[in-house]
Amino acid sequence: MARATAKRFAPLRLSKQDSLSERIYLDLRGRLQRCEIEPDGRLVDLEIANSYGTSRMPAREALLRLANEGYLVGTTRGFVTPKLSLADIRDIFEVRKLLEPRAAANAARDLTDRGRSELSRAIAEARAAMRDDDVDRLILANIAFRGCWLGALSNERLANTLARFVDHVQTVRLGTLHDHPTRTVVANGLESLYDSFMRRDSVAAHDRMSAFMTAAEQAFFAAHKAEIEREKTSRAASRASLPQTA
Amino acid sequence: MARATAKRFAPLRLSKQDSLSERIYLDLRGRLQRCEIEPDGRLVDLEIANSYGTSRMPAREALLRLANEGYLVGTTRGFVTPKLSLADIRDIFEVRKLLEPRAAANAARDLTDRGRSELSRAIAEARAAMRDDDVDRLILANIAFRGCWLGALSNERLANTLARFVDHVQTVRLGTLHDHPTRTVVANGLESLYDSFMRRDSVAAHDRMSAFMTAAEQAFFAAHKAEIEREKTSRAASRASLPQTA
DNA sequence: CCGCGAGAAACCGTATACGGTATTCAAATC
DNA sequence: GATTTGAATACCGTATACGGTTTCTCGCGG
Repeated sequence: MARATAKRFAPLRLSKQDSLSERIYLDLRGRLQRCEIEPDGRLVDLEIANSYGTSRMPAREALLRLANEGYLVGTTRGFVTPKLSLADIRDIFEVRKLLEPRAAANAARDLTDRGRSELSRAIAEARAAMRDDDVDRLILANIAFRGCWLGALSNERLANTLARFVDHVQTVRLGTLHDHPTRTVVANGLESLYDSFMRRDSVAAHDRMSAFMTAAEQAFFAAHKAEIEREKTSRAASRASLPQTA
Repeated sequence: MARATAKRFAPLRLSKQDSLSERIYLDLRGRLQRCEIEPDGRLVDLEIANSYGTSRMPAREALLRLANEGYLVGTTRGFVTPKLSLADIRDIFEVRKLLEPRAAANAARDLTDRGRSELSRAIAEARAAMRDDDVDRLILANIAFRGCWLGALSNERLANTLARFVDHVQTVRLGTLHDHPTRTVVANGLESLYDSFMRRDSVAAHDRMSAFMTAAEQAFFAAHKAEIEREKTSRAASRASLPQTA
């Protein structure tokens, strides 16, 4: 967007030093992306401000921005992570299925050599994480892989829009990398995409991303179904162990 | 997004009365959508605050939100409308072409009877505006038509994302409804979409929206090309009339 | 006339304070 | 024990003030 700035006035924060609210925003967003925010936790602007050593206003601005972008939901008692329903997830995947195959095809075209070596590092991290069954490491590798190919897109609007949608699903622990079968789906998806990116094969990237979207969505709903079954079993066991009261 | 609110705390502004910053945001966004903001004008938070009779902070929040959503660009001297390059326009249309045909197909499925009668009112307005060559009226009719079918989508994320992209193009005067050939393209597009919506024909809606995207993009670039030619002619004439100086 | 420098003005970003609303907690009542 | 009521508390939204950075204006010198 810096291109669109009027010539007479500098864009805000032309210098390297971002504003406090921008820095808080980026930091909190990163923590949300890495699932470092407790799902039931509340982010209160005064607490955030204290933890960053600032006044309330920049913290509030950052939180409001995250809320406007769908990362958080404002309540009368702080900001919380959104609880996505199945319909929400379906809606998100609907948009991703429209955008992501084309974006992957563009990335196979737009990736530079430097981007490709970053991609190689990220896939190596993902492989190691899978080998070691290290969920946190896989989350980071996945974020890096995705940031790399999305960052290569010449269409920044497409990249930013897509990144947002992907982030929204990732904040849900169930059905994402915290779920074992999903990890396999993702690892396989990364490998096949990596191959097409390295070969600059846009058609393959498109088709493989399409397939990955379908597999990822199905993995999510399978995990949800399994969770429902587990809750039913747990509830039945819990009923059996309740003390008999009048 | 209200569905995603934690049950224990009320969502912010549960009451009908939105916050000041929300109201300023909505009002300014509407004015941007209707091209009521001077393209070279600056929106300064203190002036906005004074015109709405509030303090600076809610005005600032509204402006920041509009900037984060791409409607405005912040500078060291107020907020300005973005000057979109041809590449920007191309990027925007790339995303629209991915989303809008599917969205139109969904709308043909999701529109209610009430939605359809609103659509009828909007198309009647558009027809009258074309007959009277009334640009402002056509802008309003176009906004109403679009708001109607987008508002019908069950996938709000898709609707909101798309609305944003459409808005961004509309703020550019050239190549939009201020351009005569583009008006014809838009009017024809509305008519064909209206037909498929009323018949609940999702396949037709999809295909007609696809065609409309292509026609709209081409109209934009044609208008831009004509503008460049006009500027060349004007510059040549201007050179011929300059007084001869050493 | 043009360029440069200094000072003033215009903004933005942030800090602090205040008030309103929703939630929580404690005490009283049934 | 359960429910209700009122007060206290915890937040959010906004108002006001302050300081830093950028831009503008004016005067001076070449």
